[in-house]
Amino acid sequence: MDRRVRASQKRRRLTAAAARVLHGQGVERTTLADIAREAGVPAGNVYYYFKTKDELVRAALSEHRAHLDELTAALEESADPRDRLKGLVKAWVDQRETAARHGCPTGTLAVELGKRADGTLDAEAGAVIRHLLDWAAAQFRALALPAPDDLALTLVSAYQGMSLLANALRDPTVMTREGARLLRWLDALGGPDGPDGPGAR
Amino acid sequence: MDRRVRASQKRRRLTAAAARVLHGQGVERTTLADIAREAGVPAGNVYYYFKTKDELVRAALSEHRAHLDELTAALEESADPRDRLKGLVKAWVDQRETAARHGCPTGTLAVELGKRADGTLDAEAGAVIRHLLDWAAAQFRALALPAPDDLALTLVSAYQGMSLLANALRDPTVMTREGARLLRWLDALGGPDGPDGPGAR
Amino acid sequence: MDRRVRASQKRRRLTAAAARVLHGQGVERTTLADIAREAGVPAGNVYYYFKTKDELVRAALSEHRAHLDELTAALEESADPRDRLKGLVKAWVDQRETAARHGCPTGTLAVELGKRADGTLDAEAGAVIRHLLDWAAAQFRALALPAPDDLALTLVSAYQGMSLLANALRDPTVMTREGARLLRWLDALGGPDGPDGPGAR
Amino acid sequence: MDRRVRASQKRRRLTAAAARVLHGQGVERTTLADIAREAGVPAGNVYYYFKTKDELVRAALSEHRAHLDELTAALEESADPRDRLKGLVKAWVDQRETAARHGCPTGTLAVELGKRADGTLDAEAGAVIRHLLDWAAAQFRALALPAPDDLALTLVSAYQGMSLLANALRDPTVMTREGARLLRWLDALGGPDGPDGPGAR
DNA sequence: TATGAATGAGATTTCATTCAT
DNA sequence: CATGAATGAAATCTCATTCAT
Repeated sequence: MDRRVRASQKRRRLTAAAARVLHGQGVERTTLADIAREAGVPAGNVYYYFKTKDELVRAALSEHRAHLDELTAALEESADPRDRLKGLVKAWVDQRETAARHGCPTGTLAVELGKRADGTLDAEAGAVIRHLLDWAAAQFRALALPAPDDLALTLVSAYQGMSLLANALRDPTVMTREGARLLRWLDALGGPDGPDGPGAR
Repeated sequence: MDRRVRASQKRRRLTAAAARVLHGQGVERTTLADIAREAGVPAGNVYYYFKTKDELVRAALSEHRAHLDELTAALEESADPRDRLKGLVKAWVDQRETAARHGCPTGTLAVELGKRADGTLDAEAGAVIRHLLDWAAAQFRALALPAPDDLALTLVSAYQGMSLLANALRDPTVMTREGARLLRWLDALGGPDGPDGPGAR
Repeated sequence: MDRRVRASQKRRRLTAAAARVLHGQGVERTTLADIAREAGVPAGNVYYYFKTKDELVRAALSEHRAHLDELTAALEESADPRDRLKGLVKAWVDQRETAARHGCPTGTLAVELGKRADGTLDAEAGAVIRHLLDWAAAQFRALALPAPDDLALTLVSAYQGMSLLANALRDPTVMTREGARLLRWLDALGGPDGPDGPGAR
Repeated sequence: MDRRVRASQKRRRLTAAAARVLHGQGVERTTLADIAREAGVPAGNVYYYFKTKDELVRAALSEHRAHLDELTAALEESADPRDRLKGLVKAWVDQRETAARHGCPTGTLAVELGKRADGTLDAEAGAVIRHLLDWAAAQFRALALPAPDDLALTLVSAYQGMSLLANALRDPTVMTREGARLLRWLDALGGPDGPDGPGAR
């Protein structure tokens, strides 16, 4: 295995480690040494792959976005957009233990980055969330529902809200309860009662 | 005005400054000097009132809880619990600019504190959120709706979700759009279609 | 009770508290607040009785010297100087638990003060020890023993040594064992074997 | 000379500097900057080698113990245990100027560390002293004297006592006088009067 | 590339001492 | 006299980043 390959493996290990540790400990409480240790890379070496700590944060964000892309790609195996959306909700509920411990990786990262004075990285966290919004809107649009963007907003908003509460209350059942409601909502959408959002009526 | 009075004023000034600055910059990026400056107090003096930085965070949390109590007290001037809840949603929407800039004070604090290994303060952030849940549940119960706790969870979860998204996307209209939906939902709740709760159909 | 009396009581309380706390925690690890608390005096008030922390240390030293004077006065009720010296040793052994916990009050104070660059207070600690040396020498002289100053040095040195070891090893039996030896030595002194010091032959 | 070698040299320089400065100024009055300056190392760099100040204290203690081991190793060139013990006493007397200025390095360290509430490091100071006790006891045992542990206690105790007094009185002749007595005592031990040990009779 | 070592800026915290009433 | 409040200097410790090999 030549240098080039080993190097890109190390980069990948560092990226994955950054995603894990930053999710668990938050950006500000994570040191480069933490990430290096988790990746099994000597601390001084990190700078050959990432010039600054912020670049590691960026890499973690792209890792989360990649996970998201994998998930949506898998969901697209279903032909029915409604099934895709329900699959998304089920995937969220499956992650309930992680959510209760650390919240949504992207959402909590967005919160931390939003506190920065210089608005550099927070835009990138927002972009990952917008990516999810866009995907959800596309599904709602495929269902020929009105205001698909608003429906997407409602869905993703509910996800971020339930993740935050599960985390703040350290209670994974928050995910289960809200998840069940979202599934009912998705099933009812476009039915006789009109498309007014979750729990409409 | 004697020493005693001035002193407790200073304590209050510090608490208010802590709440403001911690909301704006986050816990980890805020130094004691930041809070002292905002309060107009010499840095060394802060420790006369708060023995550690964590105590300032605690004070900020209690400040947020006090704000919440003020708000709910004002809402209780309405006799109708439904109006109270709608008033709550309107208050959230009124704060849309702040939410877009910094998110929900308590929610973002909970996210940051949740990243700590030592789980002391995050419980207190969770308690403030639970306080809001309890108040909302009481209103739903007064409306004789079934599963008032779940309804409260849905409502507060929606608030945290829309605040997080408004903040991550730097877009206050998220608050407006989701707020409008929540108002329609509250109006419809317990309506002609039976008391099935949110997401019914 | 008039002000004057109350004031001097407070001064005495502070002095006693200083002696106690400085012995237990050492000079450098003791704050004025510690002493004020122990004395039941408000912190800001201490400065009316002692202008600096060093003056409190000085007061503690004089307290220890006063204790020493009380002890020697009591010992002088014995007519026989040898009994007086043996009484002194017995008093030391009686304090074995304190010695194991905190060492000799004056000795440990002298060690700490000896570390100061400016040789101000260490001389005063030395003076208390010299006072004990002088008293012991007087007893040896009264016994018509040769080189009473050396005998005193041996005795006091043994005391400081056994206190330090009892403290360092956290073992009060050091006091018991060495104390027993010193008693045998005092008994033997001036006997047929000559006055060559403790354990001579 | 490569990095690795220079680094361990620096560590050694820091350890030696810590031993020197802590002996001279005491633990509490010594700052990390003092030690860094003495070692010719930038202050921020100290933490690369020692994570806390306490670790520097620990290193200083091990340095003192190493000195002690060197000394006893040299003494063991004498075949006669009595000569070894007399050599020890002579070494102490040779250090009289240092003792008068700063006391025994290990003894004064033990005193300071004994004042701490948290009893972690003081045990290590005690261990160094116990190490000396053990060595001395082994010599007395080799001389077939009864109660060698008590004899060792007497000897080491005398050393700590005379060091403390020399320091407190700023008088190196204390070491000379007590040292001479100890030499006579060692010579007489186990002599014509029977093996009753120190204080016999 | 790789890596242990180095660095310095900055954060939290402590406390003797002084002030104002 | 009394006292809560105030202050600033200094100490420990952390860490992102850079250096030298």
